[in-house]
This record gives sequence, structure tokens and C-alpha cells, in this order.
Amino acid sequence: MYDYLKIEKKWQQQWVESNLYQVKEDKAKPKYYVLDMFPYPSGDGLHVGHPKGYIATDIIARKRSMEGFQVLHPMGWDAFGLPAENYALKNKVHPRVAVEKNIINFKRQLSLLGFSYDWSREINTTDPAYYRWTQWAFLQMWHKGLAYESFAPINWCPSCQTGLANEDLDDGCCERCGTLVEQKPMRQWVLKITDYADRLLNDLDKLPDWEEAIKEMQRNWIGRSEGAEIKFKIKNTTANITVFTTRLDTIFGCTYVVLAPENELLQNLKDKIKNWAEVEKYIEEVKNKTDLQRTDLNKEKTGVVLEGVKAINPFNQEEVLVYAADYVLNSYGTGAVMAVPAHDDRDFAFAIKHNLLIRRVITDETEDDLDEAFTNDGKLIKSGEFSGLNSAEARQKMSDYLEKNDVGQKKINYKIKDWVYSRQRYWGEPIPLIHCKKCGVVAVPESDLPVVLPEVKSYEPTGTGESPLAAITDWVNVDCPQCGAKAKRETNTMPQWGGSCWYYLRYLDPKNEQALVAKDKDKYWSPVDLYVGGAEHATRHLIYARFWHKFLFDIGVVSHEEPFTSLKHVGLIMGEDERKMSKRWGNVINPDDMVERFGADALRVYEMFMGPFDQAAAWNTNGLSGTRKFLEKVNLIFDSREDLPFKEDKTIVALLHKTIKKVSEDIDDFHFNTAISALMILVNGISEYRQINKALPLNKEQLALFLKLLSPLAPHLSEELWEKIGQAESIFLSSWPKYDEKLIKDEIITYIVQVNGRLRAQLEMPADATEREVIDRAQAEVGVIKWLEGKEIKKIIFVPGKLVNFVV
RNA sequence: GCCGCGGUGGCGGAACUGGUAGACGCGCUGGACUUAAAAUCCAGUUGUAGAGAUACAGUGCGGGUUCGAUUCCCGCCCGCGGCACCA
Repeated sequence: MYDYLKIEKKWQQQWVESNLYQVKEDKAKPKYYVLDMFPYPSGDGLHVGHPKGYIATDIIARKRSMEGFQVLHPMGWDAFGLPAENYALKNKVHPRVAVEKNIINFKRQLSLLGFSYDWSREINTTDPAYYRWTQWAFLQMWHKGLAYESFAPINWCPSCQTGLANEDLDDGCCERCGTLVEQKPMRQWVLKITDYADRLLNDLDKLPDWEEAIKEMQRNWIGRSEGAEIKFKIKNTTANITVFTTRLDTIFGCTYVVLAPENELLQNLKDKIKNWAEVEKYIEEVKNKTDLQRTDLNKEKTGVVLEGVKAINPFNQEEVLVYAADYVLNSYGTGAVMAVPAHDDRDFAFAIKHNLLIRRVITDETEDDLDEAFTNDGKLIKSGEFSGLNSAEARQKMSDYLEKNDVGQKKINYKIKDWVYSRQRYWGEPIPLIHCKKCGVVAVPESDLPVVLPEVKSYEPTGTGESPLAAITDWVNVDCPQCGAKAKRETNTMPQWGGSCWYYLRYLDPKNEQALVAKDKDKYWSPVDLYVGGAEHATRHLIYARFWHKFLFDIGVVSHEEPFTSLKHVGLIMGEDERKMSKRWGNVINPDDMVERFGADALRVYEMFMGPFDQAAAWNTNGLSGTRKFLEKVNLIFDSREDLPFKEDKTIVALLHKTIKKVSEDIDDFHFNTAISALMILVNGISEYRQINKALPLNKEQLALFLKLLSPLAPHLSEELWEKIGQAESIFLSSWPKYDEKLIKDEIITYIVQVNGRLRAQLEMPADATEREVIDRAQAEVGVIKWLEGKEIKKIIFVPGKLVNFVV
């Protein structure tokens, strides 16, 4: 009988008691660092989707360890941030209390699944001993000018009552609560991630083991575009309008210039603008539009001309109209564009509506009519000395012209914005800065770190742009560390992504009080060899962490430029109704129940068997009974009540060795589903043999090989059966099996016989049969003769070991 | 609009660098065991025709290359994901 509950409990206890998974640096062995994206411990606990990635990393960790690697496989908690705080507010408990309780529950749920985590390295981002180093790293950035105070309008979530980074938005809504985000000017701390944009982009090419999809998302997010900035003089003033374009080659087609309504230049030109009242009204109108209304691609392009203002095209000295229009964004480029309606869709639409001149300057030499913008490259016409060049040459020559005449230069722009890093909320790391009237902003001395998050009566957000910390006067009021005068602490806290920017480094050295991580430990363990988590982090955590890591590299804290060598993304497990698992749909499956009904091993095997690892798949509890049956069959093979004789079977032995090869390769490739299928085929073979012959086709050593193959996937049952066949030490201290090259070569090969590419017969031939022999036999097959009869064989195709094809 | 990924039985999915399409699992159908049910075991399970051997069709659609295409090429359709008035 397969008593999974007893077996699983027994081994989970033994593994803990023997410290089986605790790991130390061992210079004699190669290291392997396999990491999960650590969870935020929510009050709802785990659903069956969460462990999918953890099962995969556990399989890899166990296999690598058996292969002789020193494996680091840690786990911890990302417990700061809005979700924890909102949960606490809703349930009227202190976030710390809620988090502690949730962690206990999460840990219990994880241990039910038998993961090989080294819990001695557990970390928690809300632990002052941990966030001391988050604050420390922030201070290093501040010292280097990478953290700065900004007063520009930012995303404000009226429900969460805090500022948010661009990365925290989904379709213009707060990623946490779904509320439409507003733009609100507000003092905030910002990290200069744009300084690292080029490196974050270029170094993606140094990551061949990252999935292309994730790299592509990051490329999109960083959004590099190469172009030029051009100064258009404003007639009768000393001022310029600087525009950014990627299509300098179209500049002779520029028939007007557009400023974003928020562009400061408009205010400066107030006196020159004859219709200022009208312009001001337009600016007001735009201000009242939400971002969503503004960026609706289908809406008509509105705008207003600036009467009395003309800009001068530096290439042909032509005077052009200047508009204010909200199809130009102030937050990208220079907040101004040169409009070339003939060669840009948006300018074209605007020009049609406002009846403006459309001048074609790029041709593809086919037709001349323009009923829409021609946006491809081509040959320049009507472009003065540049006429006749193709677009690419022209861009080069024209940017030389810009620089020579001091009217602009080449320029690279990025879509990624600096990271809005402060939150007006309670549950986060305090930003370790002090505001002094005399000295300005002063860093908290490193010896005073951590700045501990104080206890507070009300941790509800204030909504005023101040965090609840501002109300705790005895915490806020401090002496300036520089001049000793009365000063105030910064009261904003860090965002939820702060602590996760570097947590993977802390596992290397979790108790170090002298440094974020000791150099020798970093040298031994870094970088992370395998990182597994959800694709939703592609443009959030994964960009932020790469940014911090590069910074830590620059200041000499870590020795590698990239933190994660290979990255796999886990596909979601959907509910049985194919919707995302959520309380809202009532389709959540709890792993505790599944472990109770089917066992942890069956659950592990099922989640890996569902389909390709990176693909989303709908849950099906019936499928779980399939993997359970598989494990029952395995158990039956080893059932000691039947003392079956051993009668070796060559086919099954060969199958065993083929399975070793396949399972080894498939696990390395993350093809867990086909690895399991191969194991099922082997087990079916053994079971069938056992039933027919009342004997086992494999001896004890061979059965041991099979158990090792199964052990990363179903650790409890494998360990139990391993003990049953008389092994004293844990199976995870044994070595990964190797296949015998000689045994996996087939002696008999099945040839496919085709006539005109259609299957007509199958032929069993010895492996060493010659081409002649195979063809002769093939031709004599009954199923083949009738297709060849009375026809002339034009050609015979022979693929050794595979097939014969007669072409008639 | 741009970029990426995908489309294979009733379902999840397999198929190495072009070589037996549907492995493995679920479900379903029939049978054995049972007073009965569950569990278990055995057989079948892409469609059409046929009692059957077998034949033909078949991997989103239309073409092409090839002795041979789920796989390669060209042109479409649909779904998912990312980015997006980004100049």
C-alpha cells in the first residue's frame, strides 16, 4: 500500500533533523545557485499555482546536488509594500503581525511539498537586520547622485494614496488596486535608472540563457531610439524650440512645429502669442483630460496655433507655424516635434484636420499620390543639397550638418523613466535621509543604520502627500548629523520593489553585520545560475534588480555585472474554468487539500506533467489522479510482501538506460513533462513484465538507478523505496545515474518502407544490415509488392537506420 | 500600428538537425472481478468507408519546394503576451 501521508511526513522530518539541505562554501566542488522569486506572504496562503516554479527549481537543485555540485537553494519573504499593508488595514491588524502570521502559514505550506530549501539562510525584507542594507545601498546611490529629489508630476493612486512608478501601472491603472491613476505634482525621491538605460539594454545580449520573450519585453520597456535634436529659432526672439526626431532625413518636409501643451516654453512665449487666451484655454482643457483620454489613438487630433510665433527651419531657413497640441507628450524627448505630415501618420492626420501643407520629400519612385503618410525610408527629393541621397545616408550627413552649424546634434532617447522611489505609506523601509535647514539633505550616518520603522498608532495613509511617519514627531525630529541643528527625517518610505533588488545576494551571507555581502562569499556563489519566476516581473523586479546589481558592481560590492545567468519563466496555472485563479472567481485550488488527497509527490509530478513549463495550463484534478496512479505502480514494483524473483530482461534494461539519457536531458532542458512521460513508459514496461512473468526484469542495482531518476520529481517516495532496498544513506547523497552507451544501441531496427513517400510496410532488420540487404528485404515485403507491381522504380532513397523509400 | 509567442484527437499535450503524426496522461466506450458500487485489471478510442485486412483524408487557411512537410519558403486568418500619439 502506498501510504503517502506517512511516508511524506516521515521524510520531511528526517531531512530537517539531519540538516540534509544545509550548504556551505566548498571550494573543492563546483557551485550551483538556483533561485526562486521569493514570495510576498499574502493572507490567502498559497494556491496550487504558486509552487509550480518552486517544484521546478527543487528538481534542478536535487539533480545538480546529485551531480556533485554544491547547491545553494534558499527561500525568503518579500514582505514590505502595499499588498501587505492593505491586507493589514482591511483586517485591522498591524502589518508586522499579519506578515509574521502569514509567513508561518506559507512556510508550513511549502514544507508540505518537501522542498530542499536551506532554511538556515531564510531572509525577510522587513527585518531591520536585512533592510539596514537596503538603506545602505540606497545611501550609496544618493552619494553618487543617483537618488534625487524631484517635484515633477507623478502617477498618484487616489485609492492607495501614494505616488507610483511607471512600472507600477497596468494600462494607466494602479497595478495593485486597479484604480485609475492621476498625475499629481509632488515631492518625491527618484532613482536615476536612465543613467543605466544603455547598459541595461546592451547587456541583454550577454544573456544567452534568458528567454528571448523576457529580453524583448525589457528592450521594449527601455525603448531606445536613435535620432537627433534640432534647434528651431523662434523668429524675433533669442529663444529656440528644440525638437527630437528619428527622421532627420524628412526635415525638408517639415511644415510646422508642435509643442506639448505642458511645455514650459509656452509660458515663456506668452507675450508673443497673440491669441494667448485661446491657447491658455486649450492648455486648461488638456490638463483636465486623463491620460487614457489623451492617449486614445482613435480620437481626433486637437491643437491650437500660436499666432504671431514662427519657427525657422535651420536647413532651409523656412518660417513655419507653431502649434500647441496634446498629441505631443511633454514627458518624451524634448516635448516638441517637427511635424512632417507627408511622412508621419500623426502629423498627417493633424495636417488634414487643420488644413496644413503636406510636402513630400521622400520617394520610393513608384507613385506620387499621398492619401496617407509615407513612413518608409526612401530617396530624398526637394531637400536642397541632400536631394538624391537615400534616407540612411541623409540622416548621417544631415546630423553632421547640425553639428557643424551648431543647430543640434545626434541624440538617443529612452522611453524608460527615472524610478519614482518614494511612497507615502507606512509599511516600507524608511528612506535614511535627514532634512536640515542649513545643510540641506543629509545622509543618516552608516553607523546609525538601520533607521528602524517606528511603531505608530495609525498607519493609514494620510493622502496629503506625507506618509503616516510624519505624525510621529519624536521620530521625525532629530539633530542634523552634520551641524547638530534641529532637523527632520525624511518620512517617505521605499516602494515594494526596494528590498527585492538585492535579496539574492543576502542569501550568500545572511547574517553578516559588517557588509551587505562578504566578498569571498560573493565570489564563490555569484552569479545566480538559474532564476525562475513569473513573466509579470520582466519589466519590474527584473529591471530594477539588474539596475541595482550594476550599481553594486560599479562600487565594488559584487564581482559580476549581471546577477542572473539564466532565467526561466513559469507559465501560470489557471483555474479549472480556464480563468486566472482568484478568490473573485471562486476557482482557487489549495495545495493543502491536494496533498491530503493525493500526496505531495503526486502533486509535484502532476504540476510538472501538465504541459510545457513556461506555458499557461488549466488545472484539472482528474489529471492528478493519473500521476498518483503512476506512483502507486512504482510503489507496487518495490512491494516487499511479494518476494519476486529476478529474471533479467534485455529490452527493459535497454529501456532503463534510454530513460536515464532522456530524463537527464529533459530535466536540464526544463522539459519535465516529457521526462515524466519517459518514466511512465519505463514503469509501465516493468509493471507489465512483472504481471506476465511474476518476476522483476531489473536487479536491485538497476532498480536503484530508476529510483535516482525519480527522486528529484518525487523525493519522498523515492527516499522511502531507497531505504526499502537497503540503502543506509539518503538517496540525495547518492550520485546521479549515467547511462551505458552500449546498452542504448538497438540491435534490431525497425525500418519504415515507403512507396512515393507513403508508408506501406515496416521492416525489422539487424542494426548491422547493409543498405543492399535492407532494400532487398523491403522490396519483398507483401505490403510493398502490390505498390511496386508493374511500375518502374525511378529512385530508391535509403536513410540508414530509418527508412527506405521507392519512387515509382 | 510595431515586436514576440502560439494554432496538432473529446481534453492537456508528444514528434530529434524534414523521415511511422497523435507518445504519455485525462476523459469516454466495452469487458473482467463484485450481490452492487468504488478501486483495480484487460481491450478500444483522429475522421470517413468496410465485418475485416485495408484504403482514402487529416497538424488554422491558400499556394510552393521536396522522393517525403506538423517541421522549410511565400501569402493570409485566428488566439495570447509585451510596447504604443515615444516623434
